[in-house]
Amino acid sequence: MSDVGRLAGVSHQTVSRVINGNQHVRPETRRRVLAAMNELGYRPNLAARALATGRSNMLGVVSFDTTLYGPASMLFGIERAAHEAGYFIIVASMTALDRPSLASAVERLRVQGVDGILVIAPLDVAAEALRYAPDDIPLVAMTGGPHEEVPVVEVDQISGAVQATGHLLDLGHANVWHIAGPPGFIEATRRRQGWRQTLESAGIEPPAPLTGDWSSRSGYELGSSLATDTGVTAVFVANDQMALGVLRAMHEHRRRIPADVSVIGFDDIPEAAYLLPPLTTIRQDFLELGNRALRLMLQTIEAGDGQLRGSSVEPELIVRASTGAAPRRPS
Amino acid sequence: MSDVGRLAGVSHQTVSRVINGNQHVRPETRRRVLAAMNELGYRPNLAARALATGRSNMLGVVSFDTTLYGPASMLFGIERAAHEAGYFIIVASMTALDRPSLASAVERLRVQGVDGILVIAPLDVAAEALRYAPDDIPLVAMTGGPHEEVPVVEVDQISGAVQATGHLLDLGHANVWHIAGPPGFIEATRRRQGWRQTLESAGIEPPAPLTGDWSSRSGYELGSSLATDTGVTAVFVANDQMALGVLRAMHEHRRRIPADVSVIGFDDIPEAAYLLPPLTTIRQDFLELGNRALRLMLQTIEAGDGQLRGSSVEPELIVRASTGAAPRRPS
DNA sequence: GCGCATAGCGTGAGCGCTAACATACCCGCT
DNA sequence: AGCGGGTATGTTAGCGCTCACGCTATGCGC
Repeated sequence: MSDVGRLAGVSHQTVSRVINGNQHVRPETRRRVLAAMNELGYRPNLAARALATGRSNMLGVVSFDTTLYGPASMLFGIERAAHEAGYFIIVASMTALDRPSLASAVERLRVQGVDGILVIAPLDVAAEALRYAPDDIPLVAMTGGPHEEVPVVEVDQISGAVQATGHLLDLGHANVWHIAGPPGFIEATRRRQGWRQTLESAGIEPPAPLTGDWSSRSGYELGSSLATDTGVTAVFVANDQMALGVLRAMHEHRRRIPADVSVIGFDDIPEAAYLLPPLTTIRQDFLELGNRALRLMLQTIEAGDGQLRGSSVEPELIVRASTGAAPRRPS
Repeated sequence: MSDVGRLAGVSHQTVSRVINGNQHVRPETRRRVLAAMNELGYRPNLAARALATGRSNMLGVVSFDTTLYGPASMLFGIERAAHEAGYFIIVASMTALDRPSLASAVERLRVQGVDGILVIAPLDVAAEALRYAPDDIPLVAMTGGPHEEVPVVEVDQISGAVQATGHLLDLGHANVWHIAGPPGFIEATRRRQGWRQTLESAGIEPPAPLTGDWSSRSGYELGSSLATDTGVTAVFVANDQMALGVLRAMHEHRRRIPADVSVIGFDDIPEAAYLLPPLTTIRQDFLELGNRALRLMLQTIEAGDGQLRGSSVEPELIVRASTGAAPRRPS
């Protein structure tokens, strides 16, 4: 930096001013400094700046499996928004789905000196762990239920499940079966809740839900057991991957979709519209979620506004060909 | 740090030695320092260390769309491996698919002080841009064709395409159509090459390939046009998403799979086994790819071994139900 | 003419750490 | 006893930057 200053005939401090867009620099001087920087191929050292200012312009994201469509999309949304705002994203993935793992990921990020941490870990334990989170660093959770300690940005899962179940009921189905996500996942729980409460308020006794693990494979296996029961005419599956497995299972058991049984998924993965048949599902706008989370984070950091509440994004019912009117009762 | 030293009754330097695992510290002293660190809740400042050592223990990853299965998996593989090795990953995504965008992503990472950069950008322009890459920072490309400047870790695309096309030929198909990936993508080009050369060396004149954009939607559209031609009995689709669209298109045109037409994809996405019918495809081990890239990077950094060659991972043919014997010629 | 503000720049200290050297001490050897 | 050579520790000087000042020149009002 002082080399640049020397070449431009100014002090290193003036160079710093130019870099940071300080107003009190003559245009002519600025020009000279810029030229010198260019000539010398000068690149500021952000580590030094971080040391001097105590701020790193880095944001941490802790997540579990970024191979999944949802997390991957959120991460992507965050990264894009961060980039625009001049921040860098550093990822720390959890090695296991438990609390120590979350704590260690957060700790690693703090050591790195991030200015804030976004948590993509839709787990009960994660939400729980966040209660005891350090309060000297801004935290934003993507999903995790509203609680006092940490602002949360999320898609309204209950609403989505209510829409899905209601859609099936509107179609004339007498009951709606449910293939839920694995225990421990907040979203799985919420969707199950939404499904249950919709049935109950319609005066219907909900059948016992089945529990999958989000994978197509588990959807296929669980779907196979549902397919053998001809009483089943409508299934609300907690995500699209599992729904896809259900589609195959039904097909193999000669249960036509949607003539014999209606299937609805959740997420609206890009492939959903091209499955056989095209899958009716609940769309979650993950990118928007990432965006909002980042904006919330930035407000917290820059405005220092500690008391920001999270926000909730409405999911949207996308009707395609996998749901239809209930078959007439073989009375 | 000196606070810790004071509490433990040593100098800050000894604390530093303890942190860095220096051998020349008495066990008793080490114990006291550790206790002091614990009591004070001391957290080292990595920015300061980076400033002092000139190394940041951060690796940059530049990628395009991490929403896609392939890139997401590679990123995940890299992150996991990096974590184990004690490195952090910082992502910079390209805003567009061109050279300036790549250059700016690389530049941003360098400013951040990363120790090395991994490039997940399977584009011609990216590969091209890498030729003029800065040589004062280790670079590893994930796919991009072997060239002298930058070590490359990749899946052998040609081999995959040859396996796919050969599989179809072995099944007795007289010809194999191809739905290729978009122009500019190295992998699209390679797969097209492998397909073409397999046909040619079998003495078959390759039909004009169609060009999609990797999406299910484009697969569906292109598949529809192929479906109307009853001469088409075998299609090699450049990725699974598009193949899935083709499956739907064929179904809608009452072309049975695999009785009337065989379809093979590429990637082996987790859903592939649960499509209708289960998709025959070429598996790419993205996680392994990420792993290898990271190990290569670490060797380059730590051994300072500038002359490391990249490596190539063999893809694997996964035969499922979407391919079968050619229908008898309606002669 | 003076005081006073402000623009435009420079100086010095210090962020928290490590590298290199300096020092104190203990051991075994001649 | 004296000396070399290791081991355990302290001291000092930066790494490249920003922050809090301080200084000078200029403009303006009275």
